[in-house]
Amino acid sequence: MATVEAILEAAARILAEAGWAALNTNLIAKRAGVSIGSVYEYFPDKRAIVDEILNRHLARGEALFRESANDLNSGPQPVDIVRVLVSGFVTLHRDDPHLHQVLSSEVALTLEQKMRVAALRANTIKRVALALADDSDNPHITATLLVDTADALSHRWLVDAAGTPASEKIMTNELQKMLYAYLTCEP
Amino acid sequence: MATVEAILEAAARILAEAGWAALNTNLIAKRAGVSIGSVYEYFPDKRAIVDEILNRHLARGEALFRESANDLNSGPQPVDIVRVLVSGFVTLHRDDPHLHQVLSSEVALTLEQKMRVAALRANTIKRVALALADDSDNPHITATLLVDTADALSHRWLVDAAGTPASEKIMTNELQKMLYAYLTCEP
Amino acid sequence: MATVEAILEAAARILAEAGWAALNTNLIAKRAGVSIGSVYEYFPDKRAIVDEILNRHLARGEALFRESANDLNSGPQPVDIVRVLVSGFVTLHRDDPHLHQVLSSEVALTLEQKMRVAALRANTIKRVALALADDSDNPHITATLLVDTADALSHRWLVDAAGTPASEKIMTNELQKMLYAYLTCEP
Amino acid sequence: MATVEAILEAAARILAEAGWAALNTNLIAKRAGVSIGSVYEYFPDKRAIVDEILNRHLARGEALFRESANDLNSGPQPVDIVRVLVSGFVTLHRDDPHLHQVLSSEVALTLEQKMRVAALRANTIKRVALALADDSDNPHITATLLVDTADALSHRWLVDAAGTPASEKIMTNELQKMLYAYLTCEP
DNA sequence: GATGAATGAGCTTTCATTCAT
DNA sequence: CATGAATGAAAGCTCATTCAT
Repeated sequence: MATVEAILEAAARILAEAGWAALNTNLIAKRAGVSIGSVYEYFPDKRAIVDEILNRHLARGEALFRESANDLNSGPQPVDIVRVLVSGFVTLHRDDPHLHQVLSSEVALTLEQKMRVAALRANTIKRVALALADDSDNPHITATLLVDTADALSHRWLVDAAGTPASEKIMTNELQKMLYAYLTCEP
Repeated sequence: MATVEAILEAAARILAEAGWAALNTNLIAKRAGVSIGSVYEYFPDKRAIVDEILNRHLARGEALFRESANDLNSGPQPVDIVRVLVSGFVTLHRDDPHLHQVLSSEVALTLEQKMRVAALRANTIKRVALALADDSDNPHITATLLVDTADALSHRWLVDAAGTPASEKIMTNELQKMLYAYLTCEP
Repeated sequence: MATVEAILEAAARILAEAGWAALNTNLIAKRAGVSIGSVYEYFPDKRAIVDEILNRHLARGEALFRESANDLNSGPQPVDIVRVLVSGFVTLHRDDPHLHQVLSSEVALTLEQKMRVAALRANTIKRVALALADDSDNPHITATLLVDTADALSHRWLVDAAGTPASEKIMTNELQKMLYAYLTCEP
Repeated sequence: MATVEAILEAAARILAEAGWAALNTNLIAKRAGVSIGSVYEYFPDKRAIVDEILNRHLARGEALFRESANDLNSGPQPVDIVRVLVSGFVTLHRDDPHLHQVLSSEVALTLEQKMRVAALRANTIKRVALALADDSDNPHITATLLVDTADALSHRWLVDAAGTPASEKIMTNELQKMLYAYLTCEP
């Protein structure tokens, strides 16, 4: 519904532009162009608005996971695994980075949300471990490194906007090189 | 002074145990065993208390950086660089992980704090790049990968307490293997 | 009309089950199975709904009064007066005691309603005083005692559900004994 | 403390003058001459203010009960019992009748408060039954009638300010006559 | 310095009521 | 007539901060 979307969009914009401390229900209503009463018609309390924003981001990650999982079906080579993984996280973290910077650094997750995040990570690791079966002595540990690194570094460069010394293209290429080296080089 | 330490300790414990939302000045005073008036005797406002906690963590990181920098003086081998880097971040992130989990995921940094964090990261990267001079075509980019990865993964495993599939020892060893492979393997 | 009755019934049930604090127009509409707009089609405001419920209770009391008045026509004996009085109030207070408990202890009456209650009481007292003419030196005062006592005690036992030490039958019989003693005993 | 008393006094005056619907915390603070913050320094919420007012009234009733109980010690005659009972309730109901009219007709009691009221009534009935031992076949039932009637009628005349046909003195005297007749007359 | 009662701006939330459809 | 999304005044409550003692 238009009102719900306006409220979510207003809340997301306030979060992205001014952070969690600036988020209050009266301001959300004003920016959404609706009355405060309408906010509470659709959301039981302030937290529920942020929850819905978080849920949508999580749902996007879950959808992306399902799509990428298909790309790892027919006996993928290490180079494929790395490419799919990095491009998946880059796509995820390209979405509204200002907003997600605030969500990840200022908003305390509920236990349920933490568990959903953990489940998504665990599923991703499990799927990658399966694809790795022939390339690693301990696929689960190897997959954990690959997934956590691809997630954390793409987050840092795209979301935290930590000063990257080169273009996004070069950085992600370098990231792939590192993960590929890890998978393929004999120590 | 004892009062200042008591206030900082109380605030840190509240943050670690109950999060940013539960932190308020009256509670800090009560837990510190001082009056609310005394809190404002030593800190101009609530934010200054958190700032001091953050500053101390940053100062610890800066000191750790200076110590580790010495270990990279006499033409270190890749294996030394990786070891020093990983052990440095592990040491940093082992300190009061509950508190720093909250600081990194719930407390919005001021611009000045963001700049100080960025400066510490930049200095670390610069120092590693220097040590890498002979091992990389583009020492700065390579160092960025090494530093960001060592930081992010040790943070994730020690601070975020994200489910690790193996002991901290095994995980950090694996991390070193990945960074070492990145440094030494021909593609 | 069915809608009006549904609204009144819903409001009465909410009052009886959850009290005045839980009564709100949106809930009334939902429980009545009509839209909030329809509630305002038939009642100018929330108070009018409660007023109608109160009015019906008062009308019932007034009707009961008229019926009982007939029973006191042909020179009634004290025993008849007492019996008619007590049985009248018991009948009145047996009606939906939960609802009337709330109405009498949580709902502020308007001035008009207070006056109507006072008028009903005054009429009842006047009628009883008339019937008492031969049995009392000051029929008006005596009637006031009889009426107020019969009303208050039956209310307390049936409506307030104050712990009664015996069955309703025994208690009301005892009440009649007290009123009869008052009317007939020489001090 | 002065602040607490000012808050209770302000709340009591608002209740007595304007009723429950007009009672709000900002008005209480204003009438008490303190800030809204001070109200919440001493009372956890609005309800607690009213609770304290109710508790004080109940405590007054309990104290009055203890005093009156002494007057019923040495084998009292029916006339003494009736006098003590009526004068006790009259004293209780003379205290701030406007306030207590609102408390009894507009404020929903909590379960705990209802139980405390019930306990006071039960104790009073028990004490009167004891004093009646020789004057009644069923002292408990007789005492219930006496206590409930003395309470209800004095409440009605003094608190509800229901139009009384004669002076308070005459009415209470008449009430004593009724109770005495009930105790002493053979049917 | 130390104290803690007092302050009040500002936030969340409720719910009686309206009115375009 | 019926609907129900939308309204917004008004209330409860929090907590960073002050200042007289």
